[in-house]
Amino acid sequence: MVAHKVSEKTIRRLSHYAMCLRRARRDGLAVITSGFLSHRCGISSAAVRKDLAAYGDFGKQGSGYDVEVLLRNIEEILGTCAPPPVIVVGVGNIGRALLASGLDGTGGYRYTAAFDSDPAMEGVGISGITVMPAREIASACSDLNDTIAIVAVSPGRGQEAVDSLIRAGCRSILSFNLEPLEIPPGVSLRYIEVSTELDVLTHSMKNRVENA
Amino acid sequence: MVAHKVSEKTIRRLSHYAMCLRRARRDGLAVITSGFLSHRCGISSAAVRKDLAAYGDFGKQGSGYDVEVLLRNIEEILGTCAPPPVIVVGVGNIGRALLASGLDGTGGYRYTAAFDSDPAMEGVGISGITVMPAREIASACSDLNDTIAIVAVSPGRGQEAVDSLIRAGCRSILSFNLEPLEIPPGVSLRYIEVSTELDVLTHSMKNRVENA
DNA sequence: GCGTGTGAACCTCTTCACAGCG
DNA sequence: CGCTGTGAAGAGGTTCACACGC
Repeated sequence: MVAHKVSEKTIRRLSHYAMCLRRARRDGLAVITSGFLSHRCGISSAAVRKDLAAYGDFGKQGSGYDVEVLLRNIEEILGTCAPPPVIVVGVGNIGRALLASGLDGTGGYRYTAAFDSDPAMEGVGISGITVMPAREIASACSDLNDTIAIVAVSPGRGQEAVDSLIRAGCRSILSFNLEPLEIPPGVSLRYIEVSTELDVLTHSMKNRVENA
Repeated sequence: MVAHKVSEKTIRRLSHYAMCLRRARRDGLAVITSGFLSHRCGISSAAVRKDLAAYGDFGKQGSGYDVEVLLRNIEEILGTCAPPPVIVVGVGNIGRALLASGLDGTGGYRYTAAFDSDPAMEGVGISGITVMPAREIASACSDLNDTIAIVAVSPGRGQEAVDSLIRAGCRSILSFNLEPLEIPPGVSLRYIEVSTELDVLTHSMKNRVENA
């Protein structure tokens, strides 16, 4: 296994392959082909082979990929063989729903703590997690450096939440807040933007006559 | 305004520009530059100008773009000047949270109905929306063809939810379910995949030494 | 024969650099 | 002088086509 330069697009696809492989394993398949994976993930089979070959020769010509071996290798590449803990910052509607839904079927992630700046939320339990005051983030988490924080605070409060997370040593953030957030180099930040997805859908809806 | 072929990436960015412009308008700005937009959206100013120039000459050289005019034009391009109604299918943790959070600050979208196949949910009210039985989707929505459906049903139930939506005439779907879904041509489908975002964050966390 | 691995062609998107206009 | 609009150059990603191994 070599540590190549690889694009985020590829990483994203590897994540999808991993999902398909887990499902294939559940279904009792021992071997899988690039064609099967490509169909399930909605991309070309050549792309699948390129993605996988970039990290080593995992496949057997004529038959395909061993499900177990390939999954283990992909998890090794992604680092999800030892998934980092996930904390939730902001226990409003979305934060509560995330905690309550859990992270089953996602390759082993687990929520380990939840925080909110509202004193009224303090001590509330959701799916076995007890909400703690936001100011205790640094002291309550053993290794924020290796923790993913999901931010879902009130509108307009995103930046201060992110700032305090970063001060506490957190380097990986997934924001459900709409606001664009500023982060220093070395920190990874991703957004879940329902409203942008709606805009994309609206656009293709209004332009459907020409497209399809 | 010309209807060019334009990539989804551009549409996605236009959505971000629209957000920035609404905020700029709220802040009382009348004019905005590509440099300002680019900084806020985290991309190069040349890209901003390319995106905008693809649809017409909205800018004034030497000063920038009129906030009001540009926003109106972008909303015209996206079709969000008349945002389609949004329905929620599946009123579990996520569905409830979406309904309860509302769609304020997203450019005018509104939830108009919610459905669930669980009889126990029938009649429950969330933020002014009363949950209806899933089988009534077709009869309860006046124009599903111009409606966006957010699917957030139980794991494994995504495909049947999508199938019945499509049978009922729906053409735009945003899925919070993890499963890969099959759709016929002419239907737009997008995913919100928290687990893939976590994988991407995990990967960059584990490979941080080499990257930054 | 079947499916992988891979160089080459192809295509798309981004960045650069600058002309042109207010 | 500042900022837009834009051709040209560059980078990155995808598809194609085929050789190789099972």
